[in-house]
Parts: sequence; structure tokens; C-alpha cells
Amino acid sequence: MISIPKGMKDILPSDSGKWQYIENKFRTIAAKYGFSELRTPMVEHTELFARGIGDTTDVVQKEMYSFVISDRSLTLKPEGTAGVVRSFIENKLYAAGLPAKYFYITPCYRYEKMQKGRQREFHQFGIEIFGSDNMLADAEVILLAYDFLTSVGIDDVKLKINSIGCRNCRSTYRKALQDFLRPVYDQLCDTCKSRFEKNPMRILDCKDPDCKKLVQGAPVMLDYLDDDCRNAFERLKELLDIYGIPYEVDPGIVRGLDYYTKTAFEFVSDKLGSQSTVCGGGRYDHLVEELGGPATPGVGFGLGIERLLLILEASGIELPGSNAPDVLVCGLGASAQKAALKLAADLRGSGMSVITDVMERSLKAQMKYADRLGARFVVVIGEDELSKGSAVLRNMADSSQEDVKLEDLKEKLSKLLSEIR
RNA sequence: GUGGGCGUCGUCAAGCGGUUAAGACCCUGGGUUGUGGCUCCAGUAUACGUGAGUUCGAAUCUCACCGCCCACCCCA
Repeated sequence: MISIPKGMKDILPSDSGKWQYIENKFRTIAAKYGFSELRTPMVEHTELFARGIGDTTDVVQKEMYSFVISDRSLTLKPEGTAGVVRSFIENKLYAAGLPAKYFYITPCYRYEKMQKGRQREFHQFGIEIFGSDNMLADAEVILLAYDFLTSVGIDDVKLKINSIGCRNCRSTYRKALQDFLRPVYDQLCDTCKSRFEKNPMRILDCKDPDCKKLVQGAPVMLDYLDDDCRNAFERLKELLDIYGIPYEVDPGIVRGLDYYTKTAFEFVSDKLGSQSTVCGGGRYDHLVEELGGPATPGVGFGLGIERLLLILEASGIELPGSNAPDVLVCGLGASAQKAALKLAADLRGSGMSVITDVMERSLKAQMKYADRLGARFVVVIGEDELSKGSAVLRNMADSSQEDVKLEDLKEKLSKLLSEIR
């Protein structure tokens, strides 16, 4: 047997309804806020991610699905934003006027070790707003995510926000933090030693008890923001209050992708094991420019669909979206079968979901079949009914049944079905 | 890259040195009623991850490999 590659997951028929529901919900909400879908290819030039995400990040250094074909190095997208930015620039979408608002739904690929809430192929949807450096844009991005999560019934995720400043404040802060830690460098744990140069802000978040002690009293990013960035952060908090979105300031939020500036945020859940982030995003004021476009600020989020489903499941939230047919039509005997098949086609024509048996099994077996599929009604046509020009209509929910004239059946059924829905 | 746990019918799950390797669910057929869900009867399976080793004897013990899961790291 050839099995699925590690880290990949089939989305089985028993689950695909949930996926469709989630995707539709997101499309609907995104449209409500004026976002349009932008679809970009699965594969981009490796360089796009190296420059966009940052070539010192873990994602780029060791997690990309890259391959060389015909002397070009290509990579399966590890996240959604870079491709959208590339397309925005390449198609000169900025010329159509700003702000520009897009959403996407896409698989992503990262070569990592599997664990709860983490796969090598995973699915993400997200939004981006280009052209606004105003916190109204950041707040709208967060609002949309919040609106979405609430609308699918999730009410216990926490929003954590932070500002990691612009380039200027960040480099002064970085220095200050390194200066603070340098005297105790030798006492840091091994991972933190390697973080010291690469990503010193992560040291603040280390779980090692020794490191925790050592970072006591360390400088805090928020104290190093320049006036502009501090005002922006205050403004963002104000706007979140206006929208009535609860949040908590967490100076430990440091997005792992290099392109972020100022606003960084995460929606976290305690139902995800150690991968607690279900949605993450922030502002990236230089990404468009760095990738060769006109200086254009941007802000957006990405939300992990698998993680969302994990939360929903752990919360006992049932999603609508069953594939149960409306009716099973059963014909007993050759001429009744003929009538049944015609009837089924007719009913489908009027929009109902109709099953007929394709194994010519007994009535009893077909009833079981209907039950297993969750069919709401069964129509039985036997020789008796056929000669009377009628059929038996059975309601599976309450086991009631009645004779109905064939010509009245369609109308009767659609009436009953509309009552149920 | 580093740790820890686990691999028995399609699924769940007993068995822990000698068993015809339980049981339940699912599935199929049938009884009560041309008719499901409840009930009763019957039926179907090449199930001990792979390979070595220990032993008179291994699903049970040892080792290796493979696979799955979880955690570190990182992130959606």
C-alpha cells in the first residue's frame, strides 16, 4: 500500500462539509467588509520568501519545500502574504486605487515535525489591506478576525496585542535588550544563547526557570517606542475599545516572520495543546517596497483552518453542513423501478437531493440505507401503488407515512422540506 | 535536530510466555410488518507493524527498523 506522505492529511467526506461551511463563512464575512479574493499560485520563486519572510527565520532556513527545476529554485508557499504582495506589485494593483483589500484561502507547506495542531500541509485563510498606515486599518483587520471567530461560535479565544515598533525603535530596543542580557549570557539556556543574536526578544518568552529569572527587569519593547509608534498603539487600543473587542497587551508577542512592524497580534486558545495560536497577524510597512513595489504599508492576518477545527471540536461546537439527502426513492419491481427512477430525476430537477439504490437490494436494505445516510423521506413505489398512480411517502423522523398521488408528490415533498429547514 | 509514549480484525478493545487470539461496534442476510432507528437469530475477516534474537514454546521478553502520537524548537 502506498500511504499518504507524512504531515499531509486527507479531508474525508465526513469532514468536508465542515470545511465548506468554514470557507463559505469566511468568504461571506470578507465580502461584507469589502475584501476581494486574490488567488495566487502554490509555487513561487524561492527568493520571494527568502526576501519577504526573512532569510534568518526558521521558516526560510529549514522548513521550506524547495526544489530546483530547469535551473530555477521554486518553493511551495509556506504562508499566504508573500504571494499576495508579489501579485499586488506585479499586476500593479496599487494603480487601481488605495486602500486595496484582498482575502485568500490557501494550503501552505512547511517541513516540520508533526504534532497537535501542526502539519506539513495546512490550510490558511487571511486578509490583507494595502495602502493605509492608519490604525483604522489594523483595527478593521482584527475586527474581521474577531467577527469571524464569534460567528462560528468561538467565544473563548484571547486576543493578545503588542507593538514591536518601527525599524528605528526596534533596533534601539534590540540593542538595549542585548546590553541587558550580555552580562548574564553564559547563564542562559542553549536555545536562548542562539536566540541572543537571531531573535533576542524571544528570550523574554523562554520557559526555562533560570532564563525567566535572568530576564526579570529586562527592558520592555513598549518603553522603547518612539512617539509615533506609541501614539499609534494607543490609537489601536482606543479603536478596539470602540469595537468592543476585549484584548490583552502582551509584550511577548513577537511574530516569527521578519516583515512585521508596529502592530502584532494573535488570537490564542488553550484548546490547541502547545500550538496555541489560531490566528496571527500584524502590520508590515516595508514589505511591498522590499519586494520591489512602491512604498506601501500593509496589514493583515492569517488564520489556520485545522487549528480552528480543533478548537471547534474541543468546544463541542457542531457545524451545520451535513450531506444528508432529502429523499430516497425506492421502486420495487421492474415497472415500478422505471417509475421511481423517472420520479427521482424529476425531484432532482426541482432542487432536491435524491438517492436511488444502485444495488437493487430489498426494501428493508434500502430503508437501512436511507437511515444510515440520514435521508429525511423515503418514497416507495411498488406494483400496487403504481396501478393506483400513487406512492408511499414515509417521514423517517417520526415513522409516519401516507399515500400520495404521483402528480402531487413533488409539491408535497418540497413543502415538507421547506418546513424542516 | 533533541526527548517521551504507543503499534492486536474496517473501528474500539481484552489477552502480558502454552487460549481454537475474547468481546463490542460496523457491515451483510433473515424473523416480527413490502418498511430504517429498538429487539432477536445467523453470517463474513488473510488482526497480533516488519525483521532478527532468547525459549521446548512468543501477541506476550530483548534488540533493530518502520509507522503513529505528544513535547522542546518554531509557527497557522
